Amino acid sequence: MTVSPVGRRERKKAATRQAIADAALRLFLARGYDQVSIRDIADAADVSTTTVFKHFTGKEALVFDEDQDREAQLIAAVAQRTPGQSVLDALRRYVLDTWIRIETHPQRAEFIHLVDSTPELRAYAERMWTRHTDALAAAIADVCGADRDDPACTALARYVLEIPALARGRHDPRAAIETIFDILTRGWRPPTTG
Amino acid sequence: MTVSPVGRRERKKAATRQAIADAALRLFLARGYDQVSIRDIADAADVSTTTVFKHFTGKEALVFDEDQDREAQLIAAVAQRTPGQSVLDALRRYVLDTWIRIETHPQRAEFIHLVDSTPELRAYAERMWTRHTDALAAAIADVCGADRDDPACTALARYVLEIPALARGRHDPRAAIETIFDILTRGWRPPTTG
DNA sequence: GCACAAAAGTGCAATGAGTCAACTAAACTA
DNA sequence: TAGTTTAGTTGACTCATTGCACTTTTGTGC
Repeated sequence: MTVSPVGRRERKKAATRQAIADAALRLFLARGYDQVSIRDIADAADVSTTTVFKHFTGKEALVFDEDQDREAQLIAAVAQRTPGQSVLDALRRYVLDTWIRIETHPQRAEFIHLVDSTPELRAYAERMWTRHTDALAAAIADVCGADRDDPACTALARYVLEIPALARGRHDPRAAIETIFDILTRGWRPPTTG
Repeated sequence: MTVSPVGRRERKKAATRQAIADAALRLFLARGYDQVSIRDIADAADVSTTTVFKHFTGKEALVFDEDQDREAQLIAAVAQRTPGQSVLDALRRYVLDTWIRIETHPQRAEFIHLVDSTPELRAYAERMWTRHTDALAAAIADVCGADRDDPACTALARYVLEIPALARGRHDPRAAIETIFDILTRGWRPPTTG
């Protein structure tokens, strides 16, 4: 007989996880990623170091706690696009609407600086995206009736997932994203300098 | 008065480095990357573990010893392309002529298998390429008279450097590369299934 | 309410990568 | 030959990460 939709156990587990993630982010932002050890985080969250690894796969994962189900969203953006809309336009819309909104949120500024200034985290963040290459490629291929490992679909998937890394840190990320989607839509040509 | 173009000291240093790299590759191929410790390699090369780290920045770097001056080659391919040839065609030619030849060399088969079957090494190999994004982007921008951080040039550079990762492990890498360059040249379109 | 299984968390020891500082010895320089 | 680099050594150290045996808490069936 559970008091709430989820049992106390699961709530406590989630609370512990959250406490660890919060402590980690707080310490990372205060001191910098490299100056904080797992031990520090465990102490701050009042758990043992082994508990930290029961909740997170590694040190980098502590930084990217929230980002879940991106893969599902991406695939939905392709599969459930409005009729008549091209795959590329659907992806363009998704990236501009979802992605930009998150990354340019002023409260994220210091978080983004943390990631940008730590090579280890930058690499991890990129892998977080590109890890979904095959899934997104399969979704695109399904929509086109192509093989699930069709090279063109795989390339497009990878190139779209690469966009966050390419737009990061630009003064006008929105314009950069539009430019990149124009390349993917019409091909690359030397930028007009005038 | 040196007996040879370089002094004995430098030759010995190079020999030690080579001995370490050789021992590492031999052990990695024999037992697998994870089953070999730095200690094992140091012992096999008859040096101390600290000496290994004086020559190589980390464990992954032991695998990719040779690959140097790729950056210079890439930039040369763009800057010194035959007159009238577009930047994209020059890159296409370079990728097809140089990379393919290296990557499909039969003697490289077991090496490639080692890299492919070790996530850590796959990630490292990708970063080896994308690390040159800014340099290649600058070269492209120079040729076009654009800003060195022009988004379109940066995107093209990154997308070209991503090609090895996209073509890796395909039955027909050459066709995949052509397909990808077609995307970059003319834009992406749903692959024809017929 | 009680006994028992499952899961959360702890403590501890171990491995393995990578760093650091003080030292030795070979190799260059004058 | 004396003095200076510099490659390499030694050993101790930090830190992430894993495995194992153990305790505590929670959920479950009775």
